[in-house]
Amino acid sequence: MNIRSRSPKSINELMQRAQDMAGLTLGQLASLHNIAVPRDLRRDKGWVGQLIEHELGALAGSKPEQDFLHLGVELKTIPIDVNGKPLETTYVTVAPLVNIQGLTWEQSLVYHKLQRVLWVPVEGMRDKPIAQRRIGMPILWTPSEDEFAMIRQDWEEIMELIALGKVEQITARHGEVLQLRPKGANSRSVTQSINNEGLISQTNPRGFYLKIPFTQSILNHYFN
DNA sequence: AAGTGATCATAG
DNA sequence: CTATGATCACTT
Repeated sequence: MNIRSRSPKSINELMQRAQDMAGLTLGQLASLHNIAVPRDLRRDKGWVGQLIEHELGALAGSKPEQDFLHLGVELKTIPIDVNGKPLETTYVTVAPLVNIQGLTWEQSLVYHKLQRVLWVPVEGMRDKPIAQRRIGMPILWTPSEDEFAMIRQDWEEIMELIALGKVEQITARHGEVLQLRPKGANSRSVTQSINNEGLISQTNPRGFYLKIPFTQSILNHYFN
């Protein structure tokens, strides 16, 4: 670990590093870290996120916590097209499917992770070689009251259905800004859930994702 | 073209 | 398996 890859000690230091990184291509950044650039992301879907994490000094590990716990910041790279529009939904966290009685919004992982998010836009057009894709200006975002209210409403509706044993009936169409979708190795992955009789059963793991129009509005707000 | 459901790599 | 990092790829 060199000096630049140590964890930043303040929000200002983190933002400075993120801003200094803006304008570079993924190829240039990978070169600085002596990391090889994959031809495509089919088998390296988390490659861009990992690279940015290294550069900004995010704490390693797969804990269900914010990337910069000491700063209260979650890092999210977001693929955008030539117009700055997000190309993909944004994964937030896994959804709890059992032992959720009494779980409140304020206690949820979604609420905690979205307290403060450092968005790092990165070109994600599939026809552009990964090494040539450029990193954009970072955006430090904290949801407004209205934004949190929208996310909370979706979260509560989805969690209610899960608690009622209706997880199998939930599709990505539920929720205005936050949706529930599969999140696992494949459709055969299983985890515990509640069935329609209120008993423990098995289902495909799910995760919460922010829909594109919502993240697009966040980016537009800062770019305008 | 947009949106939903499926999938990939890795660490513990 | 769970959780991290997400994008792929098929359907509508």
